Amino acid sequence: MNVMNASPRRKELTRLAAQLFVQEGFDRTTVRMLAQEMGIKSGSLFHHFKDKQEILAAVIEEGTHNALVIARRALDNCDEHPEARLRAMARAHLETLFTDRNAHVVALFEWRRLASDASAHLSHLRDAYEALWVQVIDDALEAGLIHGDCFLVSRFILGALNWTVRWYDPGGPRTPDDLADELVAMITAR
Amino acid sequence: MNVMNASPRRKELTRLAAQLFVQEGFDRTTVRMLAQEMGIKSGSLFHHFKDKQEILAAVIEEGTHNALVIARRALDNCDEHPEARLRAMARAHLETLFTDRNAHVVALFEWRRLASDASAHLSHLRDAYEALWVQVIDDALEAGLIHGDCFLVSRFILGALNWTVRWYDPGGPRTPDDLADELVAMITAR
DNA sequence: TGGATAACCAAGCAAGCGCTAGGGCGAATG
DNA sequence: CATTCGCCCTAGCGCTTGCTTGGTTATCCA
Repeated sequence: MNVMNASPRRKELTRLAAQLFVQEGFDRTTVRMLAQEMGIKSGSLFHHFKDKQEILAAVIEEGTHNALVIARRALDNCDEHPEARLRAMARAHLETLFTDRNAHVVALFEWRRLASDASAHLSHLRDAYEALWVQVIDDALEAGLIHGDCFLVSRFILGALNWTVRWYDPGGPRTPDDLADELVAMITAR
Repeated sequence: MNVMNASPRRKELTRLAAQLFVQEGFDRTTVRMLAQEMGIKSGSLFHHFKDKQEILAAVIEEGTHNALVIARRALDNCDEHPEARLRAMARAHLETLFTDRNAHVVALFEWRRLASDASAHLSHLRDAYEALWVQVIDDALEAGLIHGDCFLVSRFILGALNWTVRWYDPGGPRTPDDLADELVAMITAR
């Protein structure tokens, strides 16, 4: 499954690529910019990655994988109250967006740039992550904590969370956890 | 204020450009693709627009302007109940995203690609649009319809709405109005 | 000690990019 | 009737792009 990030060197390069992709966007990031950031020449890049697409695929796999792992850990480490679990998921989501700020952002905002074969190969990771959300939201609905259609609710919540990337200032007074808590409070207020 | 889209021909070209920008993204859309879609040669494009940046600016101005006009009209045509006004804004927002599906989407998702001078020139339009939202949300907060911080609530709502572009299928069973109503119901449920 | 291997570089190619120069042509205008 | 004007074309320039080729090291293990 995870053939992609074998060597530690490649993993480090993937991390740097993620950073640049967030700053500039995938299309505007040239292989020469990537190489310079990595301290090598542009040709050397293709010793580690078959082409530019594969760099993107590696970053997105990393980002989605991280999000999945962190969300699972968050669910394991919280009690069974539907509201606590909802809050844990929201916090975990923002944690992957802002503390390890890069790979998951790329996964969310540059998914369209994936070639269709890579997209097909990675979609199961994304599906597994979204399945976590669906389950947590289903429980919250059943407990009467929130109201509406599960599919729509999950899309709305993820939309609100993902869009934070566009406006949130990590230097400001609010922490990512504050945001998560406020969102959960907003949709569970009675 | 609106020096940008003078001639009707240019307005039509702007409409076509918006369509391509949504499909492909600004960076991946070449001037040759734009020209072909418009039925002219690539060189002829620069009779209407100074450069590619100006096409983007024209599209974004169009999209933001439309959103502002439609939102104002929606507010004029609904009663004064805070919930009705909230629903009207959400419906108007999705209307500009999905019925005239292009220019506003570009304004939201390609704003970063604007050169700083164009961005500065257009930001007042965006600010005016967001001011409408802030006012409507403030009223809803005061009426006790929703709870939380006005700034955060508006960001969350707009995030949830904007993200629909990524998953909503216009061919499906739900109308954009359905989405808007469900979102409002979700955050006002007691 | 010798051969494989991983990591890199120098040089550059073919294709595509945004954009320009200079001219043609029919409709509107004086 | 002459001139302007809006709209378009042909041709191509200069540059950047992703990527390739062929070769050089340093490291590691048999």
